Amino acid sequence: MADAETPTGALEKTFSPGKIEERQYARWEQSGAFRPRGSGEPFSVVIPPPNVTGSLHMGHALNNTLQDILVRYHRMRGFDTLWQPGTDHAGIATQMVVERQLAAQGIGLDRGGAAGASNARLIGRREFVERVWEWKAESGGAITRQLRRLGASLAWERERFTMDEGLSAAVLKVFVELYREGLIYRDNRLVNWDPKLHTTISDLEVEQREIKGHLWHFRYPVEGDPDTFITVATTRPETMLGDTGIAVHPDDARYRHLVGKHAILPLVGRRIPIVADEYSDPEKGTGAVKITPAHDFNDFEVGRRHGLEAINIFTADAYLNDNVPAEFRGMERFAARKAVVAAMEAQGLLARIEDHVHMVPHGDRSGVPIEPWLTVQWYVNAGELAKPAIKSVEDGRTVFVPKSWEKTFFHWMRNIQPWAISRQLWWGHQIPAWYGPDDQVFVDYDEAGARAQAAKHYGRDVELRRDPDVLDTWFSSALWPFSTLGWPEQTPELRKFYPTSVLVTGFDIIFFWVARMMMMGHHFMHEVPFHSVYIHGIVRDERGQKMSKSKGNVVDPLDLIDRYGADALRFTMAALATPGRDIKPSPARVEGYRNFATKLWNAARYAQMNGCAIVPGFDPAAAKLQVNRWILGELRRAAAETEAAIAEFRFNDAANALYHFAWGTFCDWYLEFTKPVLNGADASARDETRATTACILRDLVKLLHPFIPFITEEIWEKLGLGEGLLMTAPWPTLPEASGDAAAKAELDWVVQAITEIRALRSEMNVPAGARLALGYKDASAEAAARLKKHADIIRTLARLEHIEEERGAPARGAVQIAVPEATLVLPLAGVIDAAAERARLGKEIGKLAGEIDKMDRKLANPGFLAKADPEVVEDQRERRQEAEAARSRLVAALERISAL
RNA sequence: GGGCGAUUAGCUCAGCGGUAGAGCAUCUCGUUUACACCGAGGGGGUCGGGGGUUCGAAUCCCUCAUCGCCCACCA
Repeated sequence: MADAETPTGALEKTFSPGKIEERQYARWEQSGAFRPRGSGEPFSVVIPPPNVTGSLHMGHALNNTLQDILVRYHRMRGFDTLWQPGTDHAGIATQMVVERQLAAQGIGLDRGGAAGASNARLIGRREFVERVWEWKAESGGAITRQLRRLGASLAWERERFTMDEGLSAAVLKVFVELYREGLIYRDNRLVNWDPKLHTTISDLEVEQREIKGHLWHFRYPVEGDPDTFITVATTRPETMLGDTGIAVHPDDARYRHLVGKHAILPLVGRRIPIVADEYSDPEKGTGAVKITPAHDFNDFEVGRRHGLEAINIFTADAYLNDNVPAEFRGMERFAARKAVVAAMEAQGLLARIEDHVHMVPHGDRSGVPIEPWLTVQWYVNAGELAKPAIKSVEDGRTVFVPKSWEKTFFHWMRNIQPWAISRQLWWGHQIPAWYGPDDQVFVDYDEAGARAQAAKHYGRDVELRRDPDVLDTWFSSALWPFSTLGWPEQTPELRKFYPTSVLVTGFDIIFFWVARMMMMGHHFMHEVPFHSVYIHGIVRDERGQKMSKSKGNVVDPLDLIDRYGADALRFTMAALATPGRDIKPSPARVEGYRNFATKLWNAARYAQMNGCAIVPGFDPAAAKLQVNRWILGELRRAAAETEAAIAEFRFNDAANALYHFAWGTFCDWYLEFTKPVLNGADASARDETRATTACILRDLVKLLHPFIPFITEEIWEKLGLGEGLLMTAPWPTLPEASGDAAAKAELDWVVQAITEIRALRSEMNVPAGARLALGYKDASAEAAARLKKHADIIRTLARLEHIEEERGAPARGAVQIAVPEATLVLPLAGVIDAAAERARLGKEIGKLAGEIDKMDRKLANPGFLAKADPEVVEDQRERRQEAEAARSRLVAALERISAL
């Protein structure tokens, strides 16, 4: 077991993520490395604040992994990096949770509604809010602990909460200022009312659900003519009790004669006018539509145009109120529906009932149908605030990635409606508005200010009532990029880190959050809140379903971390984060990347066991051995690909480039190539290889660190690959070295030769342990030189006894393989028979002939020669030549065999 | 009703104008002192259908089909 106290030490035989993660995270946090370093270009990211009482789900795991990759990458590149942490008070969500807990204890909220009246004990606002703070204290640390387990390198000392003192001050200032500018105002209009939660919700919190309902046709008698009826169709019979008109289309000949007359509203007896309005669609229903201005958004507009009365018939619980006939009062809305239909039928006024599928608005939190309800609420003039936000995206000052989201953003922003911000809840920022006896409103920073205003207004001191409502949670989140940096104080952090560099989030909150941050950022900071917005996909389950508790298909990221380690989960997230696509992580995938971590671990162990260590002053670019120069070139290519990919948020490409380099190139080839060297007699070659291996490993863990920080930090530490922490080590700079191309050409050829020999051994079922000689014919001088130079490597990896130049005819039973510039000959007498070999060669030749034929046709095409890129044509010619050379060597080989 | 995206190997997905790829699964072989959470090799796809543009199309355009998501006031 390794000694945790010593900076370097032997890596343990098996890689166990759990222990490493805890220890390394503590080292990072204690070192202060999460803080901005204080110098360099700023790079800043604000976390999308999770609900303070929430717990980590897969969406968080994805979102925060990607942010951490960007943050760690930039930190290593020398940026003054801040990742701002914090949590959100999540008004409705949190209030619901605590209400439910209280209900379980028989405690209800004294909010004046009918619901919950059965509770034994009712508590008031102050006590409830205290309970919520208690709940926050109890559960509030969970999410931040879980983010630590993921490895998130957030500047924890700067953690903020949307309800903390500073952020509350920011909210207050924004509200008061917008009010004074006329951009926040009160209005009496229809709102989306949630009868279960007893609060207004914004348009965005409403979701349309498809409901199989009915279309009821009611006959309304026309006044003054007992035999004439006008038939209306409705999906909501109960609202007829609030009807104050009937609308028909002005061009609808069926009803033209009735326009201007009145109908008598059945069950109620009210005289209601029949009006002509474009809203009415002759194709729908009966072409005559009943108008209920107080309970339907369209009807409200129609009513306004024709001066129709808006009669509210519902209580806050959506029970019928006293504005309806006595027999219906106090009925719940769905009971009322049945009662109304029954009463209409009894009077012979129910014409018919059709099945009807339609969309019904539901509260996204409560899940109950919302009720359009006429009340006075606070609004933000979003249309005005949206203008500079739209412009900044048009100008490219804020860029969406992928760019296609800009279209969605524009569409919504250009059609934006006033934002209803007041909520009839207790948990949240209480609106700083006070009312006088005559309901005159006074908005100010505190009650004293409001009283002063009132005194001036009334000419005397008056008692004021404070507005009981709180603000929409998204109101405070909208300020997040500057409020967390200290605004309204002009802090050094605010000056340095605003605008932030990039916002990383899912598309589901573009409207809720991103758009509103842009509005507020422009208005109060006069600058975009972030330069780019990276929109990632949503995490779905393996069948492509959105994860949700109700579906029971939730995968717990903490469970995956327990099983496979945080690094494996992170790498999975990165590897699957293809821009613009949703993510469906499977445990098999996570397991695969756990295996990758293990592979890296073992490679490091191997290096350690072989005495590979950093040699001060050693420059791998000056290495003499071609393998060492080659691996450096491969590393350089992988690094360049990684950097390019991260710059464009192609996390998947970055992860894959590193995966393939680390496993497919470094482990599978380089470490195997160098085994003969490390076991060989040439001391200087050995030393050079050890030093090179250490350098490659050092740079590799640097490149991988943003993705898999824990294991790389552990390897860095245990192998003593550098000073201090890896997380603050400088990103590798790998300049191009001369001779790179030559090394690549040479080693690529060796790889190909070995691969061919291995394939042949496997196909021919050459028994294990059979020692073979390799001869080569027709080899060009270059190929012959390579075979000689890399004889050790080729012998070892292809499991050969020796290599020599074949001069005479191949021995009976020899097998011949064409590689570029040479024909390799393996004596397999007694192992395979000549007939089988002839067949194999014939097949190979046939395959090549097919390819050559295809290329010939292409090269004979005048259009291709004239119009294709000359490089492409040249490339095609070269490939044809190679194939031709290989074919003729195989034909020769076949002849040699046949001659035996 | 608008808008967006998807359809590529058994599965999950890359590739998005110039030789069809990866991981997993599958099959064969392998006790070579880093690693069986491994190594070597193999099989498997007319890139949803149909048109078009192009010397050349999985890749661009049109169209159809199927699936998914977002927005929308359809009585």
